[in-house]
Amino acid sequence: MAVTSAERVRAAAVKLFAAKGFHGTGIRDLAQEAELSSATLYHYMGTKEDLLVEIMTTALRRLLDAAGKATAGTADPVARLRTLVTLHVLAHAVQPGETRVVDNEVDALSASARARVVALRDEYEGLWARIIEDGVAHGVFHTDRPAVTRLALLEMCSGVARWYSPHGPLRLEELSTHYAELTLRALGGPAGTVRADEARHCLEVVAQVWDVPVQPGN
Amino acid sequence: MAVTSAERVRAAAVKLFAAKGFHGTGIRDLAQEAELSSATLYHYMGTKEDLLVEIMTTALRRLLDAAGKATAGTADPVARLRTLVTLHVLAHAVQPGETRVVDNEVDALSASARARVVALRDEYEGLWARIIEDGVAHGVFHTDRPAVTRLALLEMCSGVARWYSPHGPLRLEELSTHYAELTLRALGGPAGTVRADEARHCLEVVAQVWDVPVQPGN
Amino acid sequence: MAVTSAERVRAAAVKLFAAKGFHGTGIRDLAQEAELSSATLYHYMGTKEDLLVEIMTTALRRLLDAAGKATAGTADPVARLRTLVTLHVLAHAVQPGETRVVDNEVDALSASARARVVALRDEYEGLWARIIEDGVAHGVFHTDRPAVTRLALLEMCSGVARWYSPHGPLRLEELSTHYAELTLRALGGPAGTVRADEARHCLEVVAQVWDVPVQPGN
Amino acid sequence: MAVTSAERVRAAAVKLFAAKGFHGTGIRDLAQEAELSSATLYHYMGTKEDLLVEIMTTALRRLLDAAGKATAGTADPVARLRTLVTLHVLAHAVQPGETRVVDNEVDALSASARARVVALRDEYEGLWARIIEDGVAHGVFHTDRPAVTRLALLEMCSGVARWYSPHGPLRLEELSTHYAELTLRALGGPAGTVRADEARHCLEVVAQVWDVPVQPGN
DNA sequence: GATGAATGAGAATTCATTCAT
DNA sequence: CATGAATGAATTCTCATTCAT
Repeated sequence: MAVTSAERVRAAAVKLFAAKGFHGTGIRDLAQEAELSSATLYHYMGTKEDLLVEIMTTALRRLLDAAGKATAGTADPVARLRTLVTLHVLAHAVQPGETRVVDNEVDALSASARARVVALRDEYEGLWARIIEDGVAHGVFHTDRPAVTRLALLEMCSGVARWYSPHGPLRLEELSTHYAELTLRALGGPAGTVRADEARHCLEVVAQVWDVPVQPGN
Repeated sequence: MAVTSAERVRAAAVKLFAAKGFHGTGIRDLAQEAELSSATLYHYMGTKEDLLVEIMTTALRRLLDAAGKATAGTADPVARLRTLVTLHVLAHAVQPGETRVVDNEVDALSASARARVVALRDEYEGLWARIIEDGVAHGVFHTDRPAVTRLALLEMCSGVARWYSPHGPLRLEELSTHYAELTLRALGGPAGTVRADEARHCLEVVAQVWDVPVQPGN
Repeated sequence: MAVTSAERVRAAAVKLFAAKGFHGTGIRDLAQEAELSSATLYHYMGTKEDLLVEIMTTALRRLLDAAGKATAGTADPVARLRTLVTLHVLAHAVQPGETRVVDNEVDALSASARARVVALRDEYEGLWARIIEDGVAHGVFHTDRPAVTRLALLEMCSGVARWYSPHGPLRLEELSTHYAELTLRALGGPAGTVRADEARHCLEVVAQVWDVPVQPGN
Repeated sequence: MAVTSAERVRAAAVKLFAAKGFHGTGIRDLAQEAELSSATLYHYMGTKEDLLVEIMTTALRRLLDAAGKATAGTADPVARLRTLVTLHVLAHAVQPGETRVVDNEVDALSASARARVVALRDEYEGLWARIIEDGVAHGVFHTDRPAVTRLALLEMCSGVARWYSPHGPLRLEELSTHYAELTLRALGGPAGTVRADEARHCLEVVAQVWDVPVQPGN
């Protein structure tokens, strides 16, 4: 139950890298946030960049893992996309720190680390690409530029991490439902088919993969 | 016609702030990129932050200016939104440096500068808000969360600056047309109404406001 | 018979101080070399400097001890010098670590420790001085600057620790015999008188004082 | 005539690296010795290691240069060796800082820098090797281990930098003459042939190559 | 006897910025 | 207009050492 120092270091890094950027965050800032001396920090991390890499790869692996779990057993492209969007939005809403770091700090990585991170990101985006192409092939999505559409929708959904607050009036289920609806419309898919239980299912997956309690009412 | 040193400094800052972030860019990087000594830089700028503020406010003022010029004389909410999206996408495609800096470096600003920049950004987003609400009021757009939808669409359209390349196969008109279509669909508006001449008109406005030559074929 | 942790610490220090210098060797390097945690090191040593002082004083005491043992019972200055050189060269060849530390790291000592170490070194060099002066007085050595000659010969003989390898083609007896011959020549002494049994005798002394097995064939 | 900051940095480094070793000398020590701030130091150097490399390579190039100049025009192996020893000893006596750094800090270099420095050192030692072998071939030197003898003599002569002081009673010419005599004796060469004008000639070469005034009486 | 955790001090190096020339 | 020289403050990271367990 106790929060270990290692966890505090990681949490501090996620928070500050998300808020001020990798280069905008100093070792002293991390130490202060983690309530450790800056020398002690180095018991729990390699370099500052190692910490960034760990955060990014973990976040992307979780996203991949969660996406796999959430869509498992669903074949219908429409349902699969709804699930993917829902999961993506919920992950970004519940874990805005991690996801913002992934989305914004790729440029801060050294070449070799960037290659590894980008490979993971490409793998994740591949899930989107396949489902969209599937839907187009099945005639349920309509877009003459699937790749452009995919990028547009991904940016749209990731943006949630920049503004959503659990303390605002919008509940997580409403949020994710809304984005699923927007996405289906943009793809010319069957709108109005979004179902609340999909949000709940994805929320459970998020809670499990990120090991975070998710309040039922939220 | 010759490029002045002051312009070189600004161009260097836009390029590097966009590529590596404000905190990731050093004065010496700027000097090297501008082909000046770091001391000479200070003939053409105040502090590093002043340079950032100038870039951001200029970019936002241009966006506001261009949006005003492009939508002038149009009353129909659907046409106005199409124009706004088209302009936004074209600006982000043609000036990805400026726009990425605006979108990503707000956190690097000091409190007072941030307030000024955010005010400008809010003013710009207000244009979107008003048009969307207008369209909803007129029954041409359908969304039960106009504010959320606005944020989603803005993120989607701004994302263009992260990936679009004029050297790729996608021409600027196709790009902006595609995004206009996506936006109208997402809003439940009358899809299929996007017209090519709107793209051309917005492109002219962009060329004029940013004082940039835009190749007709692109 | 098992190697104790204390011995491993000392051996690690000798090896690393010799190879990388006192200031170039970190506590963590020592710990790794000794296969102990850095905290555990401190069960077997005082400060890092204490360790250095211990190594240096032990090495010098052994050299003094060995020199005394090897020359005991010999009165002839020529034979005494041959023995001293032989012993010195063998000690530096067999224990290059210790001797390099003594020769190179005096500057790393604090003032008080340096005084103690230098006193021991002076005592040892006094042995050389007395024998050389003795030989000059007896008319068997010829040099008009005995002190300079002594320094020159000491440096020459100590240099062995910098390059001799037991894995090379040169056997210990050949090595020490060669240096004894060089020394006698430089002193204008009776060359060609070096005898192999002196080398064997000194080798036994070295083996005993340093408690090291010395392969007979080497 | 004025001493530039760059020269002060170099002189400080030579002095402190020689006195306390590379790892024992901090950037702050250098700054204090050079009477500059530690940040200003970096106007005149790359890294601390770059400074070390520059000192070592310059010193070795000068030694090579001086050896070439001093022995030019002399064919007799005995005279050539006398000259080489004289030059070596004088260089070590007049420039003890540089030469001690070269002799003691090779281990502080990174692998690639070490390779370059060692190559220069090997080139210089090659001069000694060739002359000794020459003399042996001509029957004027007698040693059955020329390589070992060369190492022994080099160490002997380099040792001068560790103890010689121009403020002591020993004049430079006496010093170098003495070492030349020792060397010839050790090699079984024609002793008693050392001439004072060789010392003066070498002193001039040293004064020229190192651009240092050498007091005639010293 | 052994060690993970912890740290204040210090390491080398870079920072944005100023100023005399 | 331009810049080499200069620097105090800050950077990331390592140091030798201690101590509770």
